[in-house]
Formats: sequence, structure tokens, C-alpha cells
Amino acid sequence: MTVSPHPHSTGTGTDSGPSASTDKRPRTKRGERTLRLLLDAAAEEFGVRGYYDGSIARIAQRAGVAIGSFYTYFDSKEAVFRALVADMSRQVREHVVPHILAAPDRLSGERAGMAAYLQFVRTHKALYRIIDESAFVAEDAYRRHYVDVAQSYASSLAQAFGRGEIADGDWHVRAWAIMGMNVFLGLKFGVWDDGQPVDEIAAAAHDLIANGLAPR
Amino acid sequence: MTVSPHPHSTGTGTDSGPSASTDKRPRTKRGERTLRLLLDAAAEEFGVRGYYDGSIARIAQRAGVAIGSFYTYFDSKEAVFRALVADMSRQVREHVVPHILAAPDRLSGERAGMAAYLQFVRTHKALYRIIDESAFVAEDAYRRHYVDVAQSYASSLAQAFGRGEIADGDWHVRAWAIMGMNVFLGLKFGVWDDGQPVDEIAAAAHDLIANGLAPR
DNA sequence: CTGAAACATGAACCACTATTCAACTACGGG
DNA sequence: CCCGTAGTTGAATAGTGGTTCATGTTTCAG
Repeated sequence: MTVSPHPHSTGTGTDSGPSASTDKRPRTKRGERTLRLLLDAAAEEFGVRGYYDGSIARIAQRAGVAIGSFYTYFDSKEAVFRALVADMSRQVREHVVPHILAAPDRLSGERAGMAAYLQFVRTHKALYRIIDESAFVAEDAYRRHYVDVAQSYASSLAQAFGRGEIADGDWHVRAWAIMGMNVFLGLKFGVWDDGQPVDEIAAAAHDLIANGLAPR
Repeated sequence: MTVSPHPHSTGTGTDSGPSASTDKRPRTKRGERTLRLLLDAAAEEFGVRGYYDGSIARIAQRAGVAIGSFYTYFDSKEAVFRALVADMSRQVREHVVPHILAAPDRLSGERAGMAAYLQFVRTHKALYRIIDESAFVAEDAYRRHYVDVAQSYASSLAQAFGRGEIADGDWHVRAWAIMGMNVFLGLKFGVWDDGQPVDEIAAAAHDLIANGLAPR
């Protein structure tokens, strides 16, 4: 499990200045290394045991540092979790978006994106859990993640309509609906039940999204 | 918030005999009343503060009974949560299924069911949260809930196909996809954003499910 | 080289809350 | 009316784990 380090500022201001209490960003090579170790360890710990059963002591242990070092880089247990959510949110997008863009049109992009997402979930189950659990640990972060995705999804659909690739409709509702589909298919066929080939699932889902249930 | 009492046996055996430790079911009118009070209080508490921030002491307080009385009816904090999940799972189904069955065909049933579900979520936001959080507190209960729903959903779709109401396809994938759609639309337009009329959302979602995105 | 800032350490502190239990009261069948 | 059982009570217990802090070590700009 790999996580890029970027605690950002959890508080109010932008990350331009050390506005709030103490700035926790590392200033030396050693500090950067330790931060990275802690983030990776936290991702593993929370991924396996969940937020509440996960412990700071165990994170520090996994990272091979003392408990106190954790607090050199994070203000609290919640802070590290939030940093993780932001990071994983970025990772999912970075993995899936290229597959969509590489496709010749939006509809086949949908299919490629679905397959890529499923594959990603299968190889990053911990990550999936962290984003999901953030709904109860850091609701605002969870919300931001899905609102952002829905946003870009909706505008992407509108563009595709402009190119005549899809039918007119409510972009907003459609975006949330398709996100929900993908998330649930990810849970069922990615996390729980990873036997079936991702392409089969993606094909079936694509058929539903493209043509619907109505008899033809 | 109203919850019907039925802690069942959380353990291994069936609820036929007091197989496990002590049988916790009430034997008098008074006992039944207290159990109901506790279940309702727990639903409120967990709905508002979530499982981990919810406290037994506060549940007892809400119910107007002593802490000890809680343990007369439940073995643990987790036990009461599980009882709630089972109960709410039942409630959702009992509310939504009739709307689907009342419709003339499966496709319009889909629309009616979606609208009914949205309306239900809007008036039972706590319930929504409890079922969702069970993914992290009682994974097996969460799984059971959705596997059950998906099951009946898939067979319902297959039947509709038999009547020529919908096109052929993968029932299993479709069932999970549509469940995901509904859950996410419930989150977005039921819990977070309850301004827009449910019928508008249901109509847009129905259009997607029935006809898909492909240009016509 | 040097010293001030950054970083590391981990035992101790502390707040929190699920669970227990022994003493007490209400219920209801006979 | 009596008595055994069901139900009630809430202070005390016990375990947990996040957070602090005083002390020691490493880094690196000047």
C-alpha cells in the first residue's frame, strides 16, 4: 500500500501559511520519510481494522516509530484519517479517469471506466473501506469526494450530449445514479466476490446504462 | 421513531429454546414496554450520534430507564445495534414492496418503488444511517440485508422478463446496479438534499433504468 | 564546526464508557 | 394474600487507547 504524503492543513485556511496552531509539515528529508511511513501504516491499519478499532499505537508500530512521532505529523487520529481519505480519493480518480478519456466515445468510456474501477477496487480493498467509512468519521470529506466526482461526471455527460453521443436527460440525477451503480458493483463484485472477470460485469453494467431495461 | 421489538437470538441457535446463556426476551407487559422504549431510544441515539459515539448510558436515559435495565434485554452494545439493523431492514421492505406490487408492470413498479424509497428515507434519516453504518459494525448483517434485497430483486426481474416486460440480461448484475442507484439517490436526494420533489428524481432515474443513455 | 530548530522517544496521564452486581421492587399465578 | 420470578436500579469496576511532555538525538544552514 502506497500513499503520497500531503497532510495539507486540516483546518480553515489554505496551505499557504502556518495560519493555525503549529505547522506539522516536515522540514527535513528524515521528516518526509517518517511521514510517508506513517501514512502507509495508517492506510493499512485503518483498511484492515477500520477507524475505531484501529489504534495509533499500532500505526506507530507498523511504521516502526514511536507513538510520539505520530503527533509530530498529525494533530489527532481523525486528522490522519482525513489525510488518507483525500489521498485515496485522488488515487481512485487518477486510476480511472485516463481509461475513460482513452475511449472513443462517452458510452464506451463508461464501460472502460467501470472495468478499471472494479479492477482497482479488487487490488485496493483497504482503500475502498477507508473512503466508505469516512461517511461516519469525516462526513464532510466523504461528501466532498462524491460531490466532486458527481460534478465532473455530470459535466462530462453534458458534453457527450453536445456531441450527440447520449440522449438528453437530467445530468445530475444520472451522475449520482451511475456513481451508485459503480460503487455497489464495486462492493459486490470487487470486494466481496472477486471471482467473475471484471469485463463481464462491466459489459452487463454497460448494457444497462446504455440501453436500459425496456424490451427492444 | 418507532421500532417493533424482536431482539431474536443474536447467537448461534434458533430462537426456539433458551439454548445459549440467558434468554433475554421479556415475559411480562412491563418488560415488553421497556424493551420497546429501549429499541426506540437506541434507534434515535445511533441515528444521531452513530454507533461509536452513541452510548448505552444515553440510550437508557432517552428511554427513561436505568443502565442496568438495558442489560436485562441486550447482551451488549453490538447486540442492540444488530437488533435494530434487522428491524429497519424489515421496515424498509415493508414500506417499499407494496408500492412496487401495486404497479401495473415491473418498469412502472420500479418508478413507484424508487419514489416510495426516497420518501421513506426522507422521513427516516436515522434509519438510513444505521443500515449504512452496519457495514462497519456488523458486516454480516449488512451483507445479509443487501444480499436478500438483491435476491428478491433479481428474481422479480426474471419474472418480468417472462412476461415480456423487460429485455434479457444479467439479472444479478442488474439487481446490484439498481440497488446501488437507489441507495445513492437516497443519500443524495433523500438525506442530504431533500428539496426537490421525489417524483422528479424518480422520473429521471426511471428514464435511465428504462431507456439508458443511448441516443434514440 | 556549531548551535538552534527539527525530530524521536515512550512512559504516564486521563477521560471515557461498556459491563457487572448486589440490593431492591413490581408482577401475577395459584 | 403469598411467594417465586421478572424486572429495576445506579454506583463501582475495569479496560481501553488517545494524547501529552520532558528528555535525548539528529539535521543542516551559516
